[in-house]
Amino acid sequence: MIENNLADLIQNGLRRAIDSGHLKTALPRTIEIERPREKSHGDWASNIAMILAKEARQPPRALAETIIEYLDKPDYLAEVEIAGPGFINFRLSSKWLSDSLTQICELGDAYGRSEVENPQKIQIEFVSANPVGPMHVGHGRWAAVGDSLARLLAAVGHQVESEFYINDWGNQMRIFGASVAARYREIFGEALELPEDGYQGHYITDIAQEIVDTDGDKYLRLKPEDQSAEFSKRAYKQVLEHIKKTLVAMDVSFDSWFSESTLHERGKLSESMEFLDQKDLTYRSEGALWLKTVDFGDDKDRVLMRANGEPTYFAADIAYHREKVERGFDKLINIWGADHHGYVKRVQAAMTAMGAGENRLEIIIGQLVNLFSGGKAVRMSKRTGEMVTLDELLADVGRDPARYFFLMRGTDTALDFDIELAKSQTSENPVYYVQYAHARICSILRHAADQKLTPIGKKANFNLLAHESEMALMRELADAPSIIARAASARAPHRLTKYAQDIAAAFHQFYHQCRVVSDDEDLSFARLTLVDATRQVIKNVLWLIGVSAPQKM
RNA sequence: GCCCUCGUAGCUCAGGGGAUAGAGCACCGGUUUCCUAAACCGGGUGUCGCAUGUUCGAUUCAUGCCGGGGGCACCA
Repeated sequence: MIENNLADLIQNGLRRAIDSGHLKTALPRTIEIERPREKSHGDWASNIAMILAKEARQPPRALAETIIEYLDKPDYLAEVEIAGPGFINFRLSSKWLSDSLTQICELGDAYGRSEVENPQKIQIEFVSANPVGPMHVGHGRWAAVGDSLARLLAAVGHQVESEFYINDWGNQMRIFGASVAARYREIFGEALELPEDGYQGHYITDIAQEIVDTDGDKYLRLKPEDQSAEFSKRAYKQVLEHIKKTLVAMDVSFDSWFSESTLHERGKLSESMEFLDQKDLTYRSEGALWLKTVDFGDDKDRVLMRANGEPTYFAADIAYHREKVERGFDKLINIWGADHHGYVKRVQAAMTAMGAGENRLEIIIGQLVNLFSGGKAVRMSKRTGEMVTLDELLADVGRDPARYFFLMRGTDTALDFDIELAKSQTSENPVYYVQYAHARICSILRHAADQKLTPIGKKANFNLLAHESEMALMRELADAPSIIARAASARAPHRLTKYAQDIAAAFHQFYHQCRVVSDDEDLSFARLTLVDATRQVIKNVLWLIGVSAPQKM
């Protein structure tokens, strides 16, 4: 990545300046290379002279001059200048731009990927929707964000595993089963008696009906408790299948599905509680077993085992996270909805209590999704009168717009999802804007093929690409590795949507100013290569977003 | 009350210790004998919520306040 090259360049220059005695300062550990906001300030800039000024006892501008004197002049640099209060501005040469074009052609689908300095084994857990009902729209956001983040982290060289945690144990499963049982009996004419906190949704009746359809009334003979037990198992499987189907529709896949029940079955809960007990981190009070989470930064201590002998969800989560650590991940990333943020401190406290290390667990709290249609909030589905499900949204707007829209905002901002906009096939809709650029390029390439021209890099003379819009497009394309790397380290896949739009804009501008296929064969080849490279980069970025790159629209 | 998060253009938002703070939409006007007009070009807006602090430099970091959203179970 170019930033690293520039940082090394300065580092080497500084070393020589220090060795020669012209500079009296310690060698800084890191050199910041930033992108100036103002284009006239060059492609990249360093503030190192201002940083070192105090220690070196020199005014920043003079110091910058000294540094520049000792700098190498690699061929990728066109110009180095001092500006403003002491910035060192770099302008890249056209050779650098054409080199990156060559690179795009050579690397193809791999262009934009990179290798982080310290590759980690990362597990990312997201969605983990409770298997007691259909996924709602918020789950869709975490599916889109989580899947994209997983792709992003892998693209910069981490070893990534995605996981869906299935809460298939405990009270909610009992209530779920009892709810289905109540609906089942209702179908056979009994009065409806939903359990306390029972599930209300219409899908419960659907599940009950399905049981009636396949097995008839044979469960009526069972006691209600046995019906509930039977149905919770059965209905849970059904719901989980449904969840999996919805995720497939979103093109989101998980490397592993982890069942909470297996923790209980394998004695993992008592194991972790014993572990914490041995470290003297638990105590009994009011009949319950508590974990001293306050000692690790929580607001109050938390219950592990209720007075009635039942473990809490928190206890299961501790066992689960302990299990994850045992599986050898360097980093655990959890994506949770904002409604779970109050839970963060205690889980982090538990991680510390278990000695898992300060930064082992990273919890991304995502704000909620609000549906809008034509400026009006949409809360309930017109069809069912209940919460709009993710399935309904996907059926309505389609996968590509859904994934793109879910990704458009940073996770810590609430997302207003405009259904009408997502459906509209106009320039207002960013997903179409980007896809249209890709389709348009494919069309140009088809046209060129008809003219017996094909974009083969070898024959292209990139020096011919000197138009301002060509340069701008090349600069945009050359940015991919650093944009992707920064998006990954900031856990900010939404930046990809902005980048995709930037490339598309640069391309559309170029298209209107430069004719690709013309009588000038050399120029045509050069431009076809540029256009093909643009196609490749858009495709790669859209892949990271999880959106298709259509050949025709 | 406590905790988290947001507050940037008319609207939706991006950005982020630096040099003149960006994009899309909306609004007005223009572009097609030519590779996709789902496109492009031109036109203008900001006390970056307020205050204090840290810094050579703060819209960005810290603290407080104000305002929006969310959360504060022996629920999951």
